[in-house]
Amino acid sequence: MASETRDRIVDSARQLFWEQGFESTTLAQIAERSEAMPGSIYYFFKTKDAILHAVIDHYDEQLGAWLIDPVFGRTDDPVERIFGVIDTYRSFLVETHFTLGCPVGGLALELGGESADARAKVSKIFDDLTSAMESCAREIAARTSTAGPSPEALAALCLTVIEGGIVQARALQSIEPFDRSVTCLRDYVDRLLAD
Amino acid sequence: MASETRDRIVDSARQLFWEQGFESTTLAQIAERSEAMPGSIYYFFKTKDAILHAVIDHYDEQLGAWLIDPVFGRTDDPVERIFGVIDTYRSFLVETHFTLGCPVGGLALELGGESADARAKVSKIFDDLTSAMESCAREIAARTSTAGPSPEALAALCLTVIEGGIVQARALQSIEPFDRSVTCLRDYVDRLLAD
DNA sequence: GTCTATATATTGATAGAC
DNA sequence: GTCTATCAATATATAGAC
Repeated sequence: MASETRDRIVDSARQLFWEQGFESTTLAQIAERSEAMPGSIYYFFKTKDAILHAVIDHYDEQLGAWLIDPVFGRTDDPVERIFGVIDTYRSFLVETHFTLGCPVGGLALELGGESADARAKVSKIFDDLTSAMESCAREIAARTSTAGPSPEALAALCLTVIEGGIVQARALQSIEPFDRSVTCLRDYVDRLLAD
Repeated sequence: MASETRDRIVDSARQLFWEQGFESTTLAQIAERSEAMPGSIYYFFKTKDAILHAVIDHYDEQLGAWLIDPVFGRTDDPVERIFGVIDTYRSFLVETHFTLGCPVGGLALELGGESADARAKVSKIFDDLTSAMESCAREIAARTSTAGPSPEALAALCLTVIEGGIVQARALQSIEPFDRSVTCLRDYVDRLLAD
C-alpha cells in the first residue's frame, strides 16, 4: 500500500489539481511531474478518480499538521489564531501570484454535482477546519458580555472570508479584496470584544 | 452577428458552464442542448474559447438587468439592497439544491492561470458588482457617527460573503454555512449603524 | 513494481454538400 | 446558415514484457 513512488504520484497530482483543477489535469502531466510512467500510475490507481480520492484523503490527514498546528502552536490567543490561519492562505495567494488558492475549496466547487463520495470527503475537511475556528470563536464569545453571534456563525464567517477572499483575489489578480474583507472581519471581532 | 441560433448556443453554453464548469462542458453537450449541430456552432464561433468569451460578455451586459436592477428597484434602503442581492444568490443555491453557485465566481476560479483576457473580463464584472455594493456601503457609512470600515472594504466583504458562502454551501450541500455568514454580516452592519 | 506499447473513446475542430 | 461526415489530437485506460 505505502510506496515511495505512490507518494510521488499523489503529491504531483495534488500540486497539479491545486494549480489547474482536477478536470484540467491530465494523467500525462501527473506522469511527467511524478516521473512515473502511465503504467506505474495504473498499477497503484485503478482510475483517475482514485487519484483524486487519494489526494483528498491526504488533505484530510494532513490538514492539522500542515495548516492548523503551526498557527495554533505559535499562540494561545483565539483572535491571533483565527487571523493566523487566514494569513496562511493569504501567503499562498501572494507568493504564487494568485495561482494557488484553497486546494479544498477549488475541488469543492469543481465537484459540485458529480462524485458524491469525493465531495463528502471534502465536506468533512471543511467541518474539521470549521471546528478549529469554532474553538476560537467560543473563547471570544466567553470574553464578551453582550450577546454576539454564535460560535458556529463566527466560525462560518471566518471560512467564508478565506474562500470568498480567494475567489475575488484570483478574479482580480489582486490581494486587495482579500485584505479588505479581512480588515472588516477584524473590525467586527474588535467590536465584539469591546462589548 | 445577432441570430436566434447564436443566442440559443450562448444560452445553452452559459447554463452548462454554470452547472458543470467550462472545462467539463463539451461541445457535444452544447450542441445537444442548443439543438444546433457542431457545424452550426463553428459557423458562429471559431473556438470553444470564443463561446466562453460570448458567455462572459453576456454576463457583463446582463448583470445589471438580471441581478442588481430587480433588487435595487424594490427598495431604496442600502441595507436591504445589500441583503437583497445576497438573497438572490441564496435562492439559486437552495432552488437548485446547491448545484448552481455563482456563475462568475466559478469561472474566476477555473480561469485562474490561463486565458488572461477572459479572466480580465470576469474581473470587470466583479468590479461592477462591487461598485453597486459600494454605493450602499457609502450610504451606510454616512449614517454612522464613529469611524467604520471604508465603503470599499465593506463592499468587498459583501461579495466575500456571497462567494465564500457559496463555496461552503456547495461543499457541505447545506445552506447553513451560507446563512451563518450572512447572519454575522447583518449583525456587523447593525453594530455599525448602532454607532 | 516498473516499463513500452497500444487500445479505445472522446475531444475540439474542419470540409464541403445543400 | 445549417447540415453530414469526418479529421487529428488527446484523453483515460490496458496488455504484457521485463
